[in-house]
Amino acid sequence: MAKPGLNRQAYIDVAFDLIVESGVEKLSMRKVAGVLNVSAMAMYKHFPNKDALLAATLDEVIKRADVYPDDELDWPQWIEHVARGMYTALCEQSSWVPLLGSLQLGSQAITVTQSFVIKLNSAGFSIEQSLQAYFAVIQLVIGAACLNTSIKHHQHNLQETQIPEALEKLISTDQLEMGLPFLMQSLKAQLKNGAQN
Amino acid sequence: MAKPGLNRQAYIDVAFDLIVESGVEKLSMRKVAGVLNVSAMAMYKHFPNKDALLAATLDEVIKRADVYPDDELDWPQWIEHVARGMYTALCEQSSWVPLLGSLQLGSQAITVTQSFVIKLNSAGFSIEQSLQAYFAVIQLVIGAACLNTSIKHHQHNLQETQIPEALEKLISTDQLEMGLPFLMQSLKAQLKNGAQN
DNA sequence: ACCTGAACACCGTTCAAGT
DNA sequence: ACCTGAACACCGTTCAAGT
Repeated sequence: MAKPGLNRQAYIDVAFDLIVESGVEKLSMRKVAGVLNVSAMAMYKHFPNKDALLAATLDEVIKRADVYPDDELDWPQWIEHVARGMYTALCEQSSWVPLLGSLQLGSQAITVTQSFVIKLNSAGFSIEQSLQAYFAVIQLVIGAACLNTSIKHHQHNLQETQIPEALEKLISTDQLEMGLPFLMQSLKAQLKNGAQN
Repeated sequence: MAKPGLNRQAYIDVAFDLIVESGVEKLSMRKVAGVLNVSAMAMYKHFPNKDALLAATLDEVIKRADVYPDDELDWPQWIEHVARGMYTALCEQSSWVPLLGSLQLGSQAITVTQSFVIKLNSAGFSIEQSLQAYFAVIQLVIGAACLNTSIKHHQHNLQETQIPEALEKLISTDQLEMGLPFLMQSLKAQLKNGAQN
């Protein structure tokens, strides 16, 4: 098999596909190399180690998720759209969730940060407020995706306790709805109170 | 070396210590067995696989974190104390963070859930509201711990962008302060508005 | 310069064999 | 009933050797 344009991106694309198929935990350097008919060691010319490959692939996931909504939305809708896009992408590729705390973030993640801050800043929030809101949204999205992944087990265990069937409704609810409304409400109040923060 | 009381808990205790020393990612069945002078396969009488050992050890972490505050605190202080206890424990043993989305939750996690719901319910929240607040708090704690773990890299990358030095202040800030105040504010408003939710 | 295969030092887990 | 050691099928990564 010819390998003329066998560059960095080729490895990332293969890693992406393999992870979609089987999850991050099943990916190995040998498998990626095998798909491209290359020795495993050839990859070390492009990535210093496996984590570097994973970080680059995560950046590709963020890029392809393409979470940016229409710019004509007002800021609350804009935030909710971005948060939901991230949450949906993470739930679809939930095998990434365990790694979010340990992988480096790449250029795509930074692009999202910048867009978010610019949008909120032009809506009347200060830079500090915008950044804080961004971090809060990211925390909620990660936490929601994390709970979404592990919730079935929790459900199983909780049903043997005294907590009533109210739980059932909540568990089938979209996890993002657990925390995001609280945040949106507070942000609206913050904006109304003006610049005194 | 004698091994008379070599029960389930002995393996958990050793795993706990090894993880405190070197992190979850370095733990192996062989190492735990080695410390106890037992063959690696002896553990499979107590745990069906490595994940079961990790889940049991995580439950031990939650148990030892002992997040329950004085019961005489009012509910906002009580929540903040529990959230901070969880967050502190997770940051101290941050190698657990990547696994929070994939491990089963054990009996200790359920105990925390129950205490939380009981406390908020007796403060005037409905069971549904209490559970939703609990999930929101857990999401924030996990998300904050996750960001706290990866933030140094993010900081490094962000400094090459146009986002100004306001970021510096926020990054050195306690991550829990990013989202928890928003939640507390909304919960207080919810309680004032009474039972119409 | 680039790629390779063998090798090192590990893994989790299976399984037949011991007592 | 319990434990063992050898073995299987993998890992990430190093490194000397090829072209």
